[in-house]
Amino acid sequence: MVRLRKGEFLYLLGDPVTSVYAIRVGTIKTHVTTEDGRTQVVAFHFPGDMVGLDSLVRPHYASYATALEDTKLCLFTVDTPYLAPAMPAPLGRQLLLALDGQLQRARAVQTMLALMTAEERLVTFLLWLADGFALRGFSSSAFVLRMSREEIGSYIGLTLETVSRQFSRLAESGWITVRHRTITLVDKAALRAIAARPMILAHAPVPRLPRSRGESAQAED
Amino acid sequence: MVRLRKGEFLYLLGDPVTSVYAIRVGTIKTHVTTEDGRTQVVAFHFPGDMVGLDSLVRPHYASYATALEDTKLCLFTVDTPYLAPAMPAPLGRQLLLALDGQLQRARAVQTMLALMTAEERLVTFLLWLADGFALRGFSSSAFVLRMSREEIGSYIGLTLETVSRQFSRLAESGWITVRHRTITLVDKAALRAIAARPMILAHAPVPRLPRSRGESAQAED
DNA sequence: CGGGGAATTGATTGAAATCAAGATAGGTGG
DNA sequence: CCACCTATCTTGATTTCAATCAATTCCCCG
Repeated sequence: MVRLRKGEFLYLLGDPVTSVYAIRVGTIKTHVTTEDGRTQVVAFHFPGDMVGLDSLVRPHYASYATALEDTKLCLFTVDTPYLAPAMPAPLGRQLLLALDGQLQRARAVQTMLALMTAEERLVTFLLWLADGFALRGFSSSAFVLRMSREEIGSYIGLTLETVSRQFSRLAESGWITVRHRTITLVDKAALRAIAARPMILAHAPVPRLPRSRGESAQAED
Repeated sequence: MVRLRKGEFLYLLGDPVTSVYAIRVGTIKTHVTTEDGRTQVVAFHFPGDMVGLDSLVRPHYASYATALEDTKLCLFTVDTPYLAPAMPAPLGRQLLLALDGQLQRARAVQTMLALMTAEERLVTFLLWLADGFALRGFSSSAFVLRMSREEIGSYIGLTLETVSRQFSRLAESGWITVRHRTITLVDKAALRAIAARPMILAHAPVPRLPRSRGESAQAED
């Protein structure tokens, strides 16, 4: 069991990987830093999430992990130095699933950053949070942000001022209410409409495109 | 063995996952489409790369895969419907490694999109390509792009016009030469300086930050 | 209750998107 | 084999969205 206070590091980039963690209570951000001192939040992790998985197959952590609030974690020691030859199959499967989940999320962020406006990004972020809270049995329409405007901005590729402005505009439009870090999603339907860009996560409705199919080429010539 | 001609699909988003592929010759892009018709290139895949891995633990493909040129692939049929209970351990480890590689790359793209200017993004992209060619034993300083300006732009979050302009500016500066899709990296040192933002990939030099460490908090209170 | 980091809001700048022509090349059919 | 034709790419003019610079204001914490 590991306890961290707000602002403390769970691990540093470059540290030898000794364990993975599961969050019991609290919130963790994983982040990297550029030479010129700017920070990029790579992911936020909430209770139930695993932290450090993305570094499990490598000798050194690929990011920093910092507590956004007082946090308790379960520690899983990795005895086999960075996941040596064998591994129990069921565990392997769980690992695979978790890793896949992180990949899908990273790709969703990738599309968000490449295609969306500031407003769409913030709305998407809020809906992701809401979905996460819903999964954990909390209210998905009223919650308290554990991260600062700056950290949100870092995650979704905006400055803190732009994040703040977008919050204000969404509130003016009546879609949400904002009081500091306390957020209420008033009209989730409207929000979903704003962010209506199919995320790759979806088991999507297979929009068939005009071009020819690969499957048909499978037969040898 | 699967053969695809330029523009043909290997699989579509939403298709049931039946196999994964290894590229023998050619290039594949995986991509998603937004409701308003815009396309986002998620990844480029070159000879030796696996395609479809990111969908292996799910029942349906999470993206489209399209050949950028005539392409041959080895097919690995997934008999166990989407990776059921068990799996030979060594294979599992390979899978884990490959998946981890994709995650690291996705995160690198994520930071690129969030923090970099147009010029830095294009240079970073070119250096990634160069590194990839070097790994495969090809020239890392002169190569032919298999993808259009539009596809590059989609991948790195820019319009095709901006990509074109940045190519021109880099050429004017003398760092590269451009003739259509034939690119020469003239001054790789200068290019690396431009793109000098530590990617999370690196086994980085562990810059210790001021705050307290988590490790010390590991002891129970 | 006071101090200080966090957030809001405003004014201005700037980088990339968008709109709009042309130029180049590669593929195709005569 | 050549010439057209259409994709792709380049370049230019203008607009726009978000970044930057700059004060206040608001709470949260001590």
